[in-house]
Amino acid sequence: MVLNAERLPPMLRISKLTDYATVILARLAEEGAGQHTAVELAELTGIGLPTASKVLKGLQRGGLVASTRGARGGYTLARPAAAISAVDIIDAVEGPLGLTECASHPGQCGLEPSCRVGRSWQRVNVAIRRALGDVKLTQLIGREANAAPAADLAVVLGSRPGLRVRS
Amino acid sequence: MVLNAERLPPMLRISKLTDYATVILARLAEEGAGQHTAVELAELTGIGLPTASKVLKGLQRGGLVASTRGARGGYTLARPAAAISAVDIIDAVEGPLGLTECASHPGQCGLEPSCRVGRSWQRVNVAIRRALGDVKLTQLIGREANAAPAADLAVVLGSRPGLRVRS
DNA sequence: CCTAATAGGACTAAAATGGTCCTGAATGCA
DNA sequence: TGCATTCAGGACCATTTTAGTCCTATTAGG
Ligand code: FES
Ligand code: FES
Repeated sequence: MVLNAERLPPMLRISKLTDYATVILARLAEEGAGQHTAVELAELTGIGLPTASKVLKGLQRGGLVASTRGARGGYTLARPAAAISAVDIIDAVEGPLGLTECASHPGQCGLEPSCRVGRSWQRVNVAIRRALGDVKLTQLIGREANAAPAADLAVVLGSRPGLRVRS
Repeated sequence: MVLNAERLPPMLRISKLTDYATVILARLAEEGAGQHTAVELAELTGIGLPTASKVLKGLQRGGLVASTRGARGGYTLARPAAAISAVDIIDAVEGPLGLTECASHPGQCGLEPSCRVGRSWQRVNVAIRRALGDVKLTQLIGREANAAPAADLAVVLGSRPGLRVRS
């Protein structure tokens, strides 16, 4: 599909940084864990300080952690762990990861008329994001075996007009 | 989590090559489309010949297309389009993409005892793969608005012993 | 044999990733 | 006020991946 799309962010990706972020968030989510400095978090998690710091910055831009600067500053969860989802984490750390490459800027791909494949992958991606949005930090950490409904990929894919995906 | 894992394949990834593969498979899946040479497919899809060729090779290694060589050779779908799933395509093109990095070779990550986060991401990944396995080529192409059940991420995540995911 | 076609892999250029570091700005405290 | 602490924001670099090209077998027809 791509062929001549300009530089666009890749699709769904879960990489090391996201991993780190989850570990750090896990620490912050621990009971009674108030404020922690980047240094503390780095030591607690075993992640290198500069890297931990970078991750933390991403998380703060993404609005997942709140920060106080200056002496006695540090980081806290911006919202309760149950209100932080897997997509939130991924988006915060890896940037607003795009959909299919030629789908973001329609009209760029020369094959667009003859092919509906790109659109399909995009739907898949959206479905995955939706499902990932139902996975909360509490679940990633281990507590709370709650079960929220996830999007059904196949259904989303086969969506004819009128067929709705249950939210 | 990673910290000192040796070079392992990344997690779930859907990139350009996969895109190309889908377009090519779509052509091969067209009614009455028997054998096509790499050159034909390249022209039909607008993908560069060398690249198309590379993709085709991957698909053949993955067992998604059957090839005949020599004069009058070419490629065909190895199985009906309805029996080819999205994971099949991804795996074939991008190699057997791994799970979480530190989960593949257990014991490598120093944080393993204190953290169960990695395991969670792994479950997420497995769930996504499962869901992707229910998405068939026919659906990616556009026909067949069939709906097979997809795995429920949140349920998989919260799996305590005894809680089963509906297949 | 000679040609058409795939198989396999070496190789390259470009981009993303992971990681480090520096400079600046806020906050609290003596 | 001055100073130490701690985050914000980037610039920057090394390494790995990716996408893409090309070259050399190998296989099959005619
Ligand atoms: S090739 Fe870009 S839309 Fe299908
Ligand atoms: S850090 Fe490797 S298992 Fe959690």
